[in-house]
Amino acid sequence: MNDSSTPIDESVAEESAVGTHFIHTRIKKEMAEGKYEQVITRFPPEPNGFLHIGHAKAIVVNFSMAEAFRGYTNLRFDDTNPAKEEQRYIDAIKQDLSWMGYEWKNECFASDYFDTLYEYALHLIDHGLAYVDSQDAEAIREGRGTLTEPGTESPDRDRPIAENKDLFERMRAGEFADGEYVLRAKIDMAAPNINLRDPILYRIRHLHHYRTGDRWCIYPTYDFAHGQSDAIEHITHSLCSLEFEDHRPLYDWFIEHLPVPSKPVQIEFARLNINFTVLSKRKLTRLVDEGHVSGWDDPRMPTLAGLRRRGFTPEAIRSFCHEIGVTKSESVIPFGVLERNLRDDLNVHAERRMAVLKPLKIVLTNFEAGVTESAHLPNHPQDETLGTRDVPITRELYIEQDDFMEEAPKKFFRLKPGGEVRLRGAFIIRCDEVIHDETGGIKELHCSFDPESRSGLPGAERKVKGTIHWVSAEHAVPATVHLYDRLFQVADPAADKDTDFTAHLNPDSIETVEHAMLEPSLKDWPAGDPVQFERLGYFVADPDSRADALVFNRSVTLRDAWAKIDQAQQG
RNA sequence: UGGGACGUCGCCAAGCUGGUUAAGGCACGGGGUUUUGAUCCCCGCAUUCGCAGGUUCGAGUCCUGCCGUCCCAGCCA
Repeated sequence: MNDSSTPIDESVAEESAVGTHFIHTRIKKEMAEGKYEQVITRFPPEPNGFLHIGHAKAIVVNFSMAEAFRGYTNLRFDDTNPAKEEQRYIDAIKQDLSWMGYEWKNECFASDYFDTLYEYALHLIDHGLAYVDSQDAEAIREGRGTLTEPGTESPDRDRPIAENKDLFERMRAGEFADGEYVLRAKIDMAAPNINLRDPILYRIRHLHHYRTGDRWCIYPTYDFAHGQSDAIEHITHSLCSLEFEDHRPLYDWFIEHLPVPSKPVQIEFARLNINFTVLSKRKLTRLVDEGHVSGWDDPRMPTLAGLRRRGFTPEAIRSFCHEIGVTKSESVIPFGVLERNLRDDLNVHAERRMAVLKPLKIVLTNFEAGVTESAHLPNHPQDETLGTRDVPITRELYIEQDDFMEEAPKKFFRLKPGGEVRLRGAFIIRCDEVIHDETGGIKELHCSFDPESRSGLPGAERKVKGTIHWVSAEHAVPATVHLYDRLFQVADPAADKDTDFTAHLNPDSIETVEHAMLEPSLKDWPAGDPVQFERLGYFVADPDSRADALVFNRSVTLRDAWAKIDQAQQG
């Protein structure tokens, strides 16, 4: 729709990346009622780790809603806890967000609002709605009560306003040690919602903040900072995950009692869960810190950096987020759904090449030695605009070990003694002789090719059951290939509270193939560009790959009907 | 046993203020095309909406009760 100069919400909204869901429906209604002129959202990560696929969902939801209703999205770092936050995470988060293809309007920091937040705290104190508590952490915890019992009021709860103010100012001035005092909202210690039992607003932390340096030794809690930060930025809709539902009454209380410039509305949706992996920053941090993976960008990690190195595309991640929808019911998405979205994207865009992971040498006995012919292959079977290439053929070739069986089952369509198979893009060969080594293993195969069956000739029409990939032994370039499997061997690694999730790590989550043989055109394949190794899957050159030491990562396998049959037959 | 929320096909998920045969995707099964056992294309796939009652001419949609699952007792976010 580009025939209109004014992007009317309705038409744009229908094309939103997330389609329609309850949040979209609700905002659309509000827009129709004229409640808002535009929708302003924000993506508010804490810079204490890398973004993962779960964040991707939040990113897509927030950005797509603003986009659908002619607004914009801010990127705001909720950096209220200097003990955990670092600049390097900010850099990584921004990089991931850009990679995903999103542009944020303003780059904000909760720490930018520390002065205002401090004023807000003073405002609460002045109105008798906050007090300085001298109880220690344990006493405060005990006083909070339990889920079924009301809490008890702090002895400091009725401290005079002037005294609260004095104490709070001295907290800020650095007169007290960590934990000596805390600022609390005065709400209701008997509230059934525990968040309303005089929540803590400020705590003393004599810590250097990566942005505000040593200017502060008191820091607002997330609960006190988040909603007000949204209000300061004039966020219209604070879209967040379900666990903050209980906090909404508290955020609303702050907004109601503070002179904030706007009143954001919070809407919660279910966060993403994927099986056979973990999606909590705490757990992902442990995987990194304890060395279970090579880093935040290990291709087995569900982080955006990991997925990127694995060969995922932003398009695949976005279509995945689109597919899973946005609701309030918690769901677990099979890992395979993520993989299929990648396949669907790569199938259309990735060029095809041939590569042999586990080489088996074959000798074409009727092919003249020392001669190099070439096969002309399309780079994509459905998209001819991607061009063609020539692949050298010689007397000695490598084929995949898995493509030959000495004693093959009836449904095995590939090469077997006396059997025929087509070499993709070349011709049909017959296996005449199996050469064994001293230990009885298969050393090489002697085959003969049918000259009449060369691709392009009428004889090529002859049907044979299978087509396999191959590479010229003389021209092949060696490479290291990483094959990845799921990081955990159980669907829900965190299910059992008594067993640490790391106990479920899959010991075979990475298989390194050292001597794969690639067709020559792969020699200078750019890192990050996807490629399909025909019949094997989609691969991507690792950032560490060098011309003299190629490294490819398998992003995802191809769908494999044979594997299913094979598995079923073997029981 | 306090509060908040959720429960529609194996996995997701539409289903607005109750109204003909409960969308769609994935998975799965069957068939076709195919020099990737890939892709692609057809066809099939919930008399039933956690359960039990009730209201109604009519309920997945309203009411009542029950069951199940998740979140909350950080000076984390």
